[in-house]
Amino acid sequence: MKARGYGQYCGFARALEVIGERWSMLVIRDLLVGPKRFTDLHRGLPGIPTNILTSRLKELEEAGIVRRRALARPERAIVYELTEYGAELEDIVIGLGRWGAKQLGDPRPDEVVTIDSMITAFRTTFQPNAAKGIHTSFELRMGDVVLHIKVDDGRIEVGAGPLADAQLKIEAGPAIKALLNREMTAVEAIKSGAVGLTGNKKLLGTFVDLFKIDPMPITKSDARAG
Amino acid sequence: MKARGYGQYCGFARALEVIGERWSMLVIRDLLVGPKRFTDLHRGLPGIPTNILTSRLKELEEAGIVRRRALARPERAIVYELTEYGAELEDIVIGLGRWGAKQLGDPRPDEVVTIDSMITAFRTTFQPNAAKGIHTSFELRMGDVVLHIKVDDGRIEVGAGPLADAQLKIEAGPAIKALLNREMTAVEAIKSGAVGLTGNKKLLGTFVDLFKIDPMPITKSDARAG
DNA sequence: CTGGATCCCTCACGATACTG
DNA sequence: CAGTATCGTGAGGGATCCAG
Repeated sequence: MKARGYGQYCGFARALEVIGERWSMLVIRDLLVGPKRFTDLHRGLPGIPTNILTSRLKELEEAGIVRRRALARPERAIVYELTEYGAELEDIVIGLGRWGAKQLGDPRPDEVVTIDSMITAFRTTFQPNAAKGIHTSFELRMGDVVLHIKVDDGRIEVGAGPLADAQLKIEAGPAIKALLNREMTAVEAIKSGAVGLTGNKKLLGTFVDLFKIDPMPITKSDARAG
Repeated sequence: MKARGYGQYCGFARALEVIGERWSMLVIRDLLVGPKRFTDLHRGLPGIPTNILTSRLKELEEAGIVRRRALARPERAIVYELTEYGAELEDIVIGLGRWGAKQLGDPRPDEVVTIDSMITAFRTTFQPNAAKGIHTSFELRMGDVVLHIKVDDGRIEVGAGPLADAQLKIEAGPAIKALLNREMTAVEAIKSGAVGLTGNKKLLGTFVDLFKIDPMPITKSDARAG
């Protein structure tokens, strides 16, 4: 259970020793959405072996990042949740997600979309400035992943599951990414049928304004010093 | 050279696939300080095998994070530097370093201090608000690591090497951490001889104000719901 | 059914030596 | 200086099994 160290007395290196192991930060990403049981985590992390998940949870617990809590009687179960210290990683996860989204191409054949990754994605790409004075709500469906978004004057709440009285319900596939990174406009998406809408269709423009994936910066060509 | 994936179509997962491998983020940390040659990187990453460093650099280059550049003639050599996209990780590295520093205990027996990790550490712990209107400069020596800091009204520049006309020169061991996390006051440090000073000794108080490691948050005891 | 523990196999990593 | 080559080890992957 010994975390391999980097041999450096350095806060950054220490951080990597604790959360830099494979899968660790994905566990944290999912726990940032909310407390979860072992099985929920296992479902949300496609391909992680149970022994690895056990190891990671134990390491994170020993490092004071995750707390293991036994639920009360009706449904006696064990949930894992972030400690205060673990929850401080939220900005890091958001920032890394925003950075990584810029290089998102098309989904690879074997890649899936999980509910927690989508919730994180919308928190990540949210543009608070564009939400000033906006009060509305959305429901999104991508395959069998369903989530809802409530916008409340510069703040949002993103959660799992449907929202019956959402002002606009959006059903989309990969087109959702094309909207967020401005490869496709709201009008084009509607005309092409890439997204299906129910409710106040004009709100799709608002939706697009609220979430954005920034473009990859231009890598200046090599300064081939002669 | 295939990076193992996580099987999720998610910006955050994609980020981890590219920079989540062992050693990758430490390479980035050192390159954030400035372009470096292979040998410099190797020296700054104690224990990394050369083939692993080669692999990491190649992966980072293919991902558009690092650029390999051949220097001009006088000293024909190859340097590695961050692309614009790679440099965008600065805030992430700073944030993770700040987070990890909170759990820094005493140095382990085999841990070393490198120049780039120290430069990053001071950038990480810098408190811009405390530097308003301050104009001064420091030189720090910890063992054979020497760096300098110039403070210029809310901004700093941290660099490697000595600074002849620094207003205060500080020589210290692990006491430097005790100062940053407020385990020790400037007065105590001077009286106990934990730090050696040359120059305007009163500036040690200013120095302590400028850099800070925040405390670990209190983990609230289990809410043992009955 | 949840919440893991145990097994085996593979490949990435680590140490060392060597080359253009 | 800037890497390649070789080889051993141990963490990760995958399946199965077990206790409450």
